[in-house]
Amino acid sequence: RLRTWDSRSQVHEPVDRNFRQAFSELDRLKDKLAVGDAVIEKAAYVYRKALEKGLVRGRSISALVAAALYAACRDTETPRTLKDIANASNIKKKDVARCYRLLIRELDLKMPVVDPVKCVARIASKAGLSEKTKRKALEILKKAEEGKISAGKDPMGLAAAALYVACVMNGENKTQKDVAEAAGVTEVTIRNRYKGLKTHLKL
Amino acid sequence: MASRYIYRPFIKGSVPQTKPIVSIENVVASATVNQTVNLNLITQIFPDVEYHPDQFPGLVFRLRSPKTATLIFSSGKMVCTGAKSEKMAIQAVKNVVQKLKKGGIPLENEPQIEIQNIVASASLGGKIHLELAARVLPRSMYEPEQFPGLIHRMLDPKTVILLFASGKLVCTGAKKESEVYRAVGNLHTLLEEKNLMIYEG
DNA sequence: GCTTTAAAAAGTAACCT
DNA sequence: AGGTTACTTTAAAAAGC
Repeated sequence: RLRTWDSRSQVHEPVDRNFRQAFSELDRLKDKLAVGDAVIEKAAYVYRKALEKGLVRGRSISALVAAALYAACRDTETPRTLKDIANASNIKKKDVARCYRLLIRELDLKMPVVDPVKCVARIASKAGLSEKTKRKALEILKKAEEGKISAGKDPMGLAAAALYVACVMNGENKTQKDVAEAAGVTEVTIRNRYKGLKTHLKL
Repeated sequence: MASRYIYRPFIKGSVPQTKPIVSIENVVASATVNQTVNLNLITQIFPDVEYHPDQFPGLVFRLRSPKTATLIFSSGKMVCTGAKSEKMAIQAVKNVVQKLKKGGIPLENEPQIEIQNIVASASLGGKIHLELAARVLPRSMYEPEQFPGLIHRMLDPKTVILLFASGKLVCTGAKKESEVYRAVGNLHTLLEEKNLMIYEG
């Protein structure tokens, strides 16, 4: 009887405390990242699964909460980058990424690949680009994706390059630096993706 | 002409068109001389070794041929990395033990050696549709924002393969060279069967 | 979990001319 | 712009924090 009581107080109760702490952290991140309730609910679901599988033992609760939130964003196609989650949670991007891959592996989660098309709107609004340029970038991305030049490339870099090319075509005065800064990639990456687009689309 | 008509059209897409080219890039072996070793004494006799016990308990003993780096621990256990084949890894450990003996380190036993991991690179005959592969290959992950290759965990032989859009790959986790060839062959066949390879030119 | 070793793949990044 | 170097990912062992 004492044994049964022990197993409840020392195992189940701390699990509840762990989840309460995780959920309050999720609430904090919810405001910082401005994500909806549905995303938070999914993140909480993923975190609970991780807890049940014992993936939290020996690991940082904060890092796993951040990773669960990133997984929820990916699953719902909510455009939040690893950098966004890392900055909001004060956890190294490398650690969030490592925990995210652990969740995918251990919980057998299947995530859709990040779509460059979804990156366009975010970059465009941050850089203050026109609707026409955004449309043109989407056309460019469409052709690029079908031409298989996107495999293995960072979706943000692809979207940034497409937007830069669209700016040039529409005569919108934005430098590579402006677009690179808004996308969180370097000018060198935009240049490299641009080379591929130029060759493939014979621009 | 009849035989050609029968074979070629049906072989396409169902049987590997080319044979993968495999290169063993790194072999990791562990060993033990079954006795303790005085690492400070080795440092005195071999000035080129690296030993920073506050940073890492192992002493780094580099060989120019076979080009390897062997970590030596005071327990007499070692880890040899950098060899290009199982044989070379074994030879490297024996060379290290021989050098220690000639340098005056009292070693009584021959080293017991075990291959722990083999890293290989390979090239399949064509490009890969990674995004599709990520969806149809079990135990695979493709995160282009984090790494350009698709990470696939094969069950038999138990290995991990990093597959790139170019059709080149890295296979790691095997303990025998034969497992590397089997893993690459398995993956090549799987990619062919699921039409995930793109042969051009 | 971290520390150290080696090596490949392809992409991105940082720093210098 | 370009070139270099360096870091991301994978596996595995060693002894100890």
